[in-house]
Amino acid sequence: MSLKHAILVMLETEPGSGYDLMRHFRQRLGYFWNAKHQQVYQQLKQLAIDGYIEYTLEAQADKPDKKVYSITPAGVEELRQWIAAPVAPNKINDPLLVKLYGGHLSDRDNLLAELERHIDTHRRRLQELEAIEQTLLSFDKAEQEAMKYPYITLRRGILGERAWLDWAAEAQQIINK
Amino acid sequence: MSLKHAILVMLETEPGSGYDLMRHFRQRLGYFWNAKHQQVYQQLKQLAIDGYIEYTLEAQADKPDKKVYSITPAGVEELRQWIAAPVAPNKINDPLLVKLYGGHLSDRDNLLAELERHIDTHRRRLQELEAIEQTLLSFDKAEQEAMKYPYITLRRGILGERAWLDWAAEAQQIINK
DNA sequence: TATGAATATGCAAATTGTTGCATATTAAAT
DNA sequence: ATTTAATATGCAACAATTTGCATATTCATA
Repeated sequence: MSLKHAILVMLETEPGSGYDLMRHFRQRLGYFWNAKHQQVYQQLKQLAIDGYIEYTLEAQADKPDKKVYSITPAGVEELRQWIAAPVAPNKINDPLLVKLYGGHLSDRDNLLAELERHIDTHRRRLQELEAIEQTLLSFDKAEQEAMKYPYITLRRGILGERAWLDWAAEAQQIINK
Repeated sequence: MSLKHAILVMLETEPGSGYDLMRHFRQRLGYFWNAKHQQVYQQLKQLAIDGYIEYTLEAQADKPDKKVYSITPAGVEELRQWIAAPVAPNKINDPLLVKLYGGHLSDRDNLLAELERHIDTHRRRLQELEAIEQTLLSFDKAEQEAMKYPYITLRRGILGERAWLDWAAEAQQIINK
């Protein structure tokens, strides 16, 4: 289970609320981590019980109150150890490919429409990631050095999305052929 | 839940046992579907109860007996409907990227060693997929046409692995820099 | 002035997936 | 002769994830 560590690694960068973390997952880290808000709030609760994080309540003038979590030294140590240990390669379960594998049971137009919907999503995603990259590249040397590791993961997102789109174009051609 | 449909789509191509399906997942479809044997056997049981598949017991001279499952008309219909309905884009949770995101908490050698391990896995995977592709390309026109949709998913595997390796090479450079 | 979107958090139930344990046969290797 | 690998299936407990429900505020829009 690494939702726990995904949360810790984000809080290690910067304290934040469950809602902040969710925004991060949705808007920035979606290409490598996804979770529902219920799961995030549950984990935050548990991580606080385990002493890996702690929180302060913050009243806000214009918005509902929020719990701002930050990582504890015990949390940093836990994270450090997890990062040092080997991890199994990422498990992939992709329903779209299951569908395409059985494409002969559907009709061409349906498959192409479905593919088109997915292409839209991935195109938007790629644009977002490239925009983030442009921002990072506008930073000065010191800031870029500080963002080195997140940048590596961002590149994975970008190369991954481009490869996905290249494949989708191939897939369209084969289906139409 | 699409493990159910991943199993149905395989049985629609060809009847097989739980063990056969597992071999498929491990050796051929690992780039788009993964499952443990316990889960596969459970699902097979449930799918049989639901009437989507049925089985015959086959005694084998040299090996333990096996249950050979095949899809029923109800199963094909269920699969057809599932394929026709839109599906949400694939959810990605990649622990390796979580690790790299927090790379500043580890040391360079550890990160590079970890990356090397993953590169080995992906390289092997790519070679296997390219070998399968060569086999498919040696088939005659009619057979290739019949394998059109599985071939599209195979291409996803190949392009995906190549992109992964390209990224890994970039990552090594950035870490070493 | 209602309606929806964004912010903010959470419980409970159900489903899905993993881990640990268990068994039995045959072929090949040591 | 014994061990290991491959074949073949399964239960039970536990962990992780999803779905459904629930609440409350503020801002912008219709």
